[in-house]
Amino acid sequence: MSKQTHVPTLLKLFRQFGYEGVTLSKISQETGLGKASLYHHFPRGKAEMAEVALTHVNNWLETSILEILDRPEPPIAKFQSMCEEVSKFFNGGQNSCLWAVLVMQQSSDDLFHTEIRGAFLQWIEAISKVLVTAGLDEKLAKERGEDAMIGIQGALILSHGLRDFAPLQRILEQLPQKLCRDI
Amino acid sequence: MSKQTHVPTLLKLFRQFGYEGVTLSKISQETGLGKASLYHHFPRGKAEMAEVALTHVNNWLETSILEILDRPEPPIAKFQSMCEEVSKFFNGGQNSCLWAVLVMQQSSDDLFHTEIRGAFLQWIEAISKVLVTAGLDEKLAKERGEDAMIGIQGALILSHGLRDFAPLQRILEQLPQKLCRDI
DNA sequence: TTTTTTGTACCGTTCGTTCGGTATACTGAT
DNA sequence: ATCAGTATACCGAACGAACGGTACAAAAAA
Repeated sequence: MSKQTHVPTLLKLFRQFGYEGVTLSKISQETGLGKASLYHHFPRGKAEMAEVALTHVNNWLETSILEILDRPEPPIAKFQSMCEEVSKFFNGGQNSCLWAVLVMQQSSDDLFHTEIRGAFLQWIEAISKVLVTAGLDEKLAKERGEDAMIGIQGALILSHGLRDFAPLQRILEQLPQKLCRDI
Repeated sequence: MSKQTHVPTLLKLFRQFGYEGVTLSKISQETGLGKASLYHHFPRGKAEMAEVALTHVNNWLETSILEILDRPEPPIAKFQSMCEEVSKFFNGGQNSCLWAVLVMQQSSDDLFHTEIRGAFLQWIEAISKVLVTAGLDEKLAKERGEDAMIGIQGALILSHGLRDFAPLQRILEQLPQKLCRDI
């Protein structure tokens, strides 16, 4: 079994239970690997396992989202594809966001925060760039990039809180139009 | 020392570290009470301490937010007061939201989820009611109530992620106008 | 054979929790 | 005023269980 094989399992666990909530027993059980095997693949232990999960998400951002936003298509089409990809990634709202989960807890790890901050900034910048290219004012474009992040993150939390995924779906449906208004 | 004395400390701890991240040692240290004393005030242990913190937040919602939204003032004034109260409660973005923290982790406790769901619904309903009274369509009003929740929650996460509280402040400044548009 | 992967047993630490008990203050009966 | 009785607040010490992590040799794969 390759190391990469178990990354989705790690991601699932960490975003479901948070860093402190995940135990090696759960990981062992969920992956089917003994502790020794886990430490063979991830010598630095639990922290490394979380880092790998986080890196996996950041890779998804770069290879899926940023790639979409860089396509030679009209802005509205890019944003629609982006929202579809987001909906797929979060399983329609059933999955929570690893960034949000890790960012919420002040568990001393600055490594997480640096990576997460970078990811947010990258995503915002990519959206902003699309809008600026389409003729929008720079400051307004950045605000709309932030609004997109806020909408997605907020809708994920509200959907979880209400146990009803309609809010996320509505936000994702409305987002492309909202981003492109006045251009 | 009364039981109520330590509720703010509990709230601070649980929203900073999450349920699993809080240890009785931390609570003992932060409250100045020995572990055994904690069990005098909260016989059901850690779970009860978290419940008390959650109840405290829900009381804040009812006595501060819902009270504001029930005042005999124009909608825009109510929403402005509400946003000021929210900003104060979250210390300009430095505090995170206990609802979000607890809702993120699927830690089996349905008691939390029921209370949190109720709180979200109450808040949304209160905003919606203000807008309907002002003449807005019922469905649209409910959507705007949801949008308010989404904006606040999302901005809290983004602000934490970026380590920059400007997004929350901007959202709170724009929210009253956004809620009242077209009425 | 050599290298990679795993099972088993174990380490020290910390977890949430409980036990037994002390100190103080307020009660009501004497 | 005195004194047993009760209630409240608190704490040191310890519990079993689970934590994250390690040592090492057997097993599997190359």
